[in-house]
Amino acid sequence: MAPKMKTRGTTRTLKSSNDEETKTNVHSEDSPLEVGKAVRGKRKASGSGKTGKQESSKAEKSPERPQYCHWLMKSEPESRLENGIDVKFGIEDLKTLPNQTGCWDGVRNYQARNFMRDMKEGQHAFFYHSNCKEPGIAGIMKIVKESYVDHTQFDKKDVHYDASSKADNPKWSMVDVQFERMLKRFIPLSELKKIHLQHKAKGGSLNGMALFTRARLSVQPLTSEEFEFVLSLEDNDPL
DNA sequence: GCCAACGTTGGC
DNA sequence: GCCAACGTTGGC
Repeated sequence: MAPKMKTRGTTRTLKSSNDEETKTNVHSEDSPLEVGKAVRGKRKASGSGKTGKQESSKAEKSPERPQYCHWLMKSEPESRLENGIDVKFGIEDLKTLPNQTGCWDGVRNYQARNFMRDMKEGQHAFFYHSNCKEPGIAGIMKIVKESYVDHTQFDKKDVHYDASSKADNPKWSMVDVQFERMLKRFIPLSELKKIHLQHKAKGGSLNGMALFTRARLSVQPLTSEEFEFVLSLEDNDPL
């Protein structure tokens, strides 16, 4: 999800200074390369930004995560009720916010959250429309505030309220994103999938794209090569 | 609306 | 720590 929105699921969270999860489980935080699983979650962005704080800190526990500098974030552009609340948040909704900026709250999946924690100010992310008539990449946004605590985890009225998260050790984080531009044309999932299959067979940039290898992850990294390749599609005719 | 894929929970 | 049951994501 994206900004203010809620999306279905995912969760993201932030953390900051605190802890990271110490748990051992699998889920968690960590892993540098993340292996696998996916996440869900989407998010939403809500309005602005000023609020947050940043977190930072703690150590990052897992030392070496590969560093990515391009991202893809999913959100649902069509109305859907979750606990009676509409989680719709498409790119047009982001444009509408003050300064065209919102916080990507609601991510409730550790892997997705960890990727948000890796995001740096100034990096770019694709705004992906999910769970809708025409899934695909609609536009580009910029990370304008690095990860800080997602306040919605403490809000009982919020769809993504998390009773297990304590104020002194918040589980979930979010970032602020600002609309940058629409793609010159919408790049549908179906087209990306065809290319991915070709590249998988014969080699090519989209060979291992997370959108297909980790389909349920709502916040995912792209290599620079993947990002540039997708961007190049804007100038081509639809497949 | 279906359902495959996969993350999470919780008993043991 | 294993793993079955359950819940969620999200394409179709």
